[in-house]
Formats: sequence, structure tokens, C-alpha cells
Amino acid sequence: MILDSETKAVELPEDHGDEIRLWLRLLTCTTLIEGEVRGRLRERFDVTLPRFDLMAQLDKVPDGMTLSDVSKRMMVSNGNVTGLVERLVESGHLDRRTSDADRRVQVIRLTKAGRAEFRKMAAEHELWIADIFADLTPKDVRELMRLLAKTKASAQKSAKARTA
Amino acid sequence: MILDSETKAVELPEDHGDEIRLWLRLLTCTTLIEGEVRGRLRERFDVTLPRFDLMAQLDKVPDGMTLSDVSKRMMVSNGNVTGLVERLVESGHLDRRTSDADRRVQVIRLTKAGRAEFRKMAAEHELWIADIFADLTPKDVRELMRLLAKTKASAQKSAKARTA
DNA sequence: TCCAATCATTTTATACTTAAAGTAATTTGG
DNA sequence: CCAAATTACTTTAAGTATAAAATGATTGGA
Repeated sequence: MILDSETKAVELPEDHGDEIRLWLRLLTCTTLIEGEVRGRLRERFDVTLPRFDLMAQLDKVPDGMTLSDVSKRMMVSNGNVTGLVERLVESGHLDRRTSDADRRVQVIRLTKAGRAEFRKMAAEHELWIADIFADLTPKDVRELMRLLAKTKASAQKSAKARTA
Repeated sequence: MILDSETKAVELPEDHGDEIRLWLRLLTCTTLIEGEVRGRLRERFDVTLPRFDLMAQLDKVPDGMTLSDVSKRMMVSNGNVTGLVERLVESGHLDRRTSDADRRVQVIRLTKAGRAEFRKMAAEHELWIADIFADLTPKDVRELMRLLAKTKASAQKSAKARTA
């Protein structure tokens, strides 16, 4: 605790340059990789990243999920999902129906064609990611996983503290 | 090298699950923090993250920079910068003038008011970031910096190989 | 029962983003 | 010097994204 001449707690402006630089580097890395993936998806499959991401969520479940589920998992707004789903239904990748139990709820699923298309894309996508991270050793990967988990927890705690 | 019965090279489908998980975690972390920063900027200063980022670029230089410079540094498209600058000039944060030496070039600078406003935002922003990363030890931060630098280099190499 | 609160989704308004095509200015090779 | 290439920026079209308000459905408590 730093005290001033009158023995009261004082807020000395601390230097947070390291954290700022870390955040910028994290952002740069993500932007770089995201741009690369986006470009390859467009080039190879003429599909956008948000559509791919949405299909990836749905591929994990056989019986579909609600728009809210998708919205939470993708960490995007509801309205965003509405539009995305609209276009994917239009293009035949998704199937959408109103829940019998609760007519507020829309359940969306991959169509057969949509799933097949996604599996093709996902297989290549996996190779791209492997290539992008190719210079990291298995130890690097483990260590990054650990540190990012810690970062995520710290960020969530901070976010929670603000909202509370 | 893996060979099949006819002694030709074969591509066995390797498992890249670790890399995929790493990428998803990286993305999750960034999205989480970005959302948090975006929310706070809007709440406290009614400003968007892209505008803040653009002003941050300009704050680093006294005499302004060209739109292309900004575009490269922010890793976004030219057209994107055109629109952002338009709105920031409109709101009085930015000053824009055509270069005397080359009439294709637009040089943009923070106005006095714009710089003052940015400094206020930046000071708080720094505290938010510090808080978001608060649970990381200095050693964690150093290690993350190192691993992200390695990741960035690896990704750039992969991107370059594709374009080449 | 019924109505107020809640919930899931959609709509609206605004802003951001990209890729690609277009415009205008400058540079360069013949 | 001049046409072709390049450069800097803008425009366009489509899509992605948010916050906030609106709509419609469900639920829980008086």
C-alpha cells in the first residue's frame, strides 16, 4: 500500500503498458488468423466465416438447437443470428421449425446437404488451422491453452464485476 | 514418411484437434475481451471500438498519417477507413487535408478536441485492460507475449505460403 | 383465473466490414 | 514526352454486427 505524506491511501498512476501490449498482440494474432481463414473459406467454398461458424455449432448436435443457444455459443446478438439463419435457410443449408412445446422457440438443424457441405469444409479448415499453428510445439500449444484459459477466467471475472 | 502397400506416399488423416481447440480458445478470449471493451466504451464515452482504435493510431503521431497507413496499421480495408474517417471528421475529432505533394493522398490528424477526448478515453481504457488481465502474473504476461509472437510469426508464414 | 413478468425471437436504426469495381493522380519505361 | 502501370482513395453491393424497441408466447403468483 502506498501512502502519502498525510498517511492516506493514494492512487499512483500505475503503468499497465505490458497488459495493453498483450491485449494488442492477442488482437493482432486473432485478426490475422481470422482474416486468413475468412479468405480461404471464400476462395475455396464461397462461404463466409459467420456462416461456417454457425454450421459448426449445429454440426455438433444431431437434433438442432434454438436460436438463443446459437446466439450464446457464438457470443453474438440475437438479431445477428436471426439474419444469419435466414440466409442459411434460404441457401438450403439449414432447416428451421417452430417448437411444438413452445411456440416462441425456433429449432434449427443442418439439412442433409448442409451437413455434407459443412463436413467437406471442416476437413479442409482443420488442415488450414494446423498449418497456421504449425511452428508451435505441442508444449507451446499446451502452454497457450493454459494461459488463455486463465485469461478467459480473468476477463469473465472482470466483466461480471462490472455488470454486478 | 508413411508409405502404403505400393510404396507411394499416403496422407494419413492426422488429428489436429489440439490446434482447433487452441484456435477456438484464442477466438473466444478475444471476442470476450473485445465485447467487454466495446461495451465500456459505449457506456462511458458513447464511442465505438473502431473509432477508438483509429484515434489510437493517430494519437501516436503528431503530424497525422495517410488513410493507407491507417488501413495497414489497423489491418482493415481501405473502404472501411474512408467511412470511419468521414464520421470522425463529421464529429470534429479528426482533421483531414489533401497532401500538397501528392493530391491522391489524404492526411488525417486528431484535432485538439479529438486528442483531448482520446486521452481521457485511453486513460480509462488502460485501467479496464489492466483489470481484465488482473489475474495473470507478470510471468504469465511475459509467457503469453512470447507464445503469441511465435503464433503470429507462424500464421504469417502460412499466409505468405498461400499467397505465393 | 388472470395479469404482470419473463422469455424467445424479430425488427429497426445505425454502424462496421469486406471484396471488387471505379476514379483520379502520379510514376515509369520506351 | 506519353501511354501504361501503379497508387491512393472512394464507391458499391452484400453481408455482419450491435443495442434497443417491439412482438408474441409462456409462466408464476395473487
